[in-house]
Amino acid sequence: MGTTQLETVPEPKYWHLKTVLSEALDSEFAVGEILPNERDLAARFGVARATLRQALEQLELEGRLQRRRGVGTTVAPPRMGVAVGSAQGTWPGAVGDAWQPADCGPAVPPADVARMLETLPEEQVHRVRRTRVSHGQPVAAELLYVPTSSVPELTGIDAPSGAARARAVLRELAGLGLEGQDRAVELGSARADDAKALDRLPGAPVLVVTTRFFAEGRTAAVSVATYRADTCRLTFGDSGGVEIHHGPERHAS
Amino acid sequence: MGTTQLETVPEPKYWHLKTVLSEALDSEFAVGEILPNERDLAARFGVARATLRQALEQLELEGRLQRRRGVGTTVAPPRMGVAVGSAQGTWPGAVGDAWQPADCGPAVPPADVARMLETLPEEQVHRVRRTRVSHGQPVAAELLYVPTSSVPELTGIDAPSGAARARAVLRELAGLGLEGQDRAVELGSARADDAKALDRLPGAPVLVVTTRFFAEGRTAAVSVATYRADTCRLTFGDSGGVEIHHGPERHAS
DNA sequence: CAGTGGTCTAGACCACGGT
DNA sequence: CCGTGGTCTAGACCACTGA
Repeated sequence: MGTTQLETVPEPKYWHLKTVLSEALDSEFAVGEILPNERDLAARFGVARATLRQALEQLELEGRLQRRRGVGTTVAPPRMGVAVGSAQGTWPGAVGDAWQPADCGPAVPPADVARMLETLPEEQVHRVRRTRVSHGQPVAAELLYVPTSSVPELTGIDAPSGAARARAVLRELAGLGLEGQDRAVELGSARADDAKALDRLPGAPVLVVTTRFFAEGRTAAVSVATYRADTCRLTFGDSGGVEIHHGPERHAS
Repeated sequence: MGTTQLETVPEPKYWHLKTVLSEALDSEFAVGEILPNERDLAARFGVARATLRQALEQLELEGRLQRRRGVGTTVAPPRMGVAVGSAQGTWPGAVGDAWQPADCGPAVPPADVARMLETLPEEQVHRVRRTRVSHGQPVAAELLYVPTSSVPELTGIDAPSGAARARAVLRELAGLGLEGQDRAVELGSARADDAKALDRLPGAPVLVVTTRFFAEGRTAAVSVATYRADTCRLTFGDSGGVEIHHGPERHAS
């Protein structure tokens, strides 16, 4: 008998399904359109719902879909480019930096941040909370850790709380001469509080951008910013700030 | 002290499980140590294997675990920092840039790359494949697209194949005056070929770094590099190249 | 070969958003 | 209230690794 056409196709069902759906999204759906619900889709493709969900998860990870509990699954717009490294460094809070200070209070930084700041393990620092909105959507939440030694003028004053205090810390910081900065990007998952700020479920994939600010020969502040990985493409303009339009194509399938 | 008591605690099991495991990893396990298998772990925690796996997946995404089919689950070392933006830009292939040219041949670039290169939709360009190894492990696979117009000297010559040809293209490129570059980072999932090069399964999370190289007033080349998201922390040294040691702590839970 | 993680199924119930 | 996606279960089989 003829051997069957398919010589060894141990391609997982969910993988094949993802490809099929991806092509359908390109050709048959418009941005914002809602897909059939998961139960219907699974039945239509003859697979269990869990398998269908595995494919949808991948597509959501790649920024092609957006799923919201109680609502449905919609076709996501192309990722928005968010500038994160404006040429030479500037202090956070510089004019027009797209961040909105939300809060500020004392806190003990995580151990890795404390190491960068060279503070003692249990030492408190100022922690400024900020959020970033782009195209009407929250895209990032930031925790900025500022040792009290970096903003000495603030130590004794009566402390306005909330956003006012946050602005005061940023203003103090801007007085220092910024000597350089250092950035790292890695994959993480949203903590419960970040998730809420980003309008996502806890555990959602995020791009964590850690920035060290150097002044007076030491690390004057550390920023840990978590960006929604599904909707954001981080841009680092090492040259003139050329704006690029990306199409719906994907870099990795 | 406050009222922050449980107003409702429908915390998912897998989320709680992840927290418990995460703490256990910090205190009771050494890097490289193998965990009990999934069936045992699930039984020990009194959950279904699928639920246990959901927790493990998160931990793997955060770079705390490494799972290999047929082998087992091991405790991963802290993510390694890989430099991806060495101060001022240099052409790919500059001395000591940690990349190893593997192959080169003609190819039609994806539509978004073609747009950046301003080539015609079906126009062929040189495609150089390179891989990057760090600490004895493959960490990234790159596709570098170079329009024929950027390396005119190469058009007529007899073409050595493979790595030799790749090196020839890079050498030609280095002759141009680099005017700047532009970088973007986003989350993706590994294509089948990238997955093989990175020793991962297809669909594994990757950080996709797209770099545009400008010369002679236009985009002379585009690089699309996919880094293993589980093992890598991308560093962008905007200031002097200070080396940072990160501990096992995580930025996002 | 035995043991591991990877895939898949067919159900069930829950939390949430809108009506 | 209903319909949605999110969580969870208890199985089954497959693909791969290493002894």
